[in-house]
Amino acid sequence: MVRSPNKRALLIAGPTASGKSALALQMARERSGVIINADAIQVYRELRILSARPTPAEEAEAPHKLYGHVPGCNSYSVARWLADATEALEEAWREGLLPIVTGGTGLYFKALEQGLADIPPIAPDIREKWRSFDGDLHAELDRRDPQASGVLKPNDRQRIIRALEVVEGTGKTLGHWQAAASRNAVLADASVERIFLEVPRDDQYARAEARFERMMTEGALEEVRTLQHLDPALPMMKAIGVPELSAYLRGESGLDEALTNARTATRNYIKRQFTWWRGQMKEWSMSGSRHLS
RNA sequence: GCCCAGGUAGCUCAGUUGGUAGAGCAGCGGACUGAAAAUCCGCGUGUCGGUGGUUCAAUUCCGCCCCUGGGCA
Repeated sequence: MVRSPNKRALLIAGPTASGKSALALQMARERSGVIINADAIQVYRELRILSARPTPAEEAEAPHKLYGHVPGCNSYSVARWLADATEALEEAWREGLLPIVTGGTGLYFKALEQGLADIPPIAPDIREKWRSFDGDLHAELDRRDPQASGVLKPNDRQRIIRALEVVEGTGKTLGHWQAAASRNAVLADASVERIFLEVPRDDQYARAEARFERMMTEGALEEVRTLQHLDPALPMMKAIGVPELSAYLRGESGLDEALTNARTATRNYIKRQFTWWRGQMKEWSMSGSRHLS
């Protein structure tokens, strides 16, 4: 693959609270870059504190893209992010700026580097239909897409519904679409520099818990209070801390219990991020990983 | 001091009509293509509070002791 010299990008990833945003900002100043968000929750407008989005002051120090640009009543997705990120990348290249993609969402980085299957959009009511289906979803999938039903675990509702909506909506199976070469790997012909911020597990947990305490003093509870009218099934409402603090606000748990649960959810998330990078992003550990003390 | 209820996995607890025990959570490992901060899968030896006794066999039955709740003094 020929790499075009004018298509360059810096990718900064790492578990939550590892210091990605600060490093990205520093890099943006030093190398005249534009920061592009790769975090699935920082895209939501109403969740500034709990998602640890850069502050207005930080955003003023360098151009930031894809932060808080989605209203929380909407569902975002990898596909939409990939489209938005592609646009931001191309704009940066056009303007001669270095795109610095940073965030903790592994799937977004994978889509960026390896592309995504080119599946046509599916009418929302098809997904809605399967979501409210009260029969055996796995059996339904087995009837329509035996290959997928063989791979997916019977309890993996979310993926089973996706597989079902794809066969029904496109007439072809998920496997069919995924087998076709994806042509949207934006970084395929760019020269890419990768940095994975890595901190020992226990330190990482401690940093994240300390940051959560800080969020609480900065008004996280008030932020969650303003969201209470929204459907709890919305992706934004699944952000770490939102379900836990909402339970407290509804009087379903004590504050201490809510805080403990949120801290636990943070640790669980960090663990999953490590697993993702170990299993899915093998090229990363071989190139440019940076270990902070 | 007396009465009652408990003391079992890191935590909350279940259980064994006597044959050395199992769930949830935590933790650890794993998967991952339009909800991904999501979703899902796998991993359970711990003086069953201590100590004596009965028994082929006690975490389980009996005695004593210790600890924690609650009640009565």
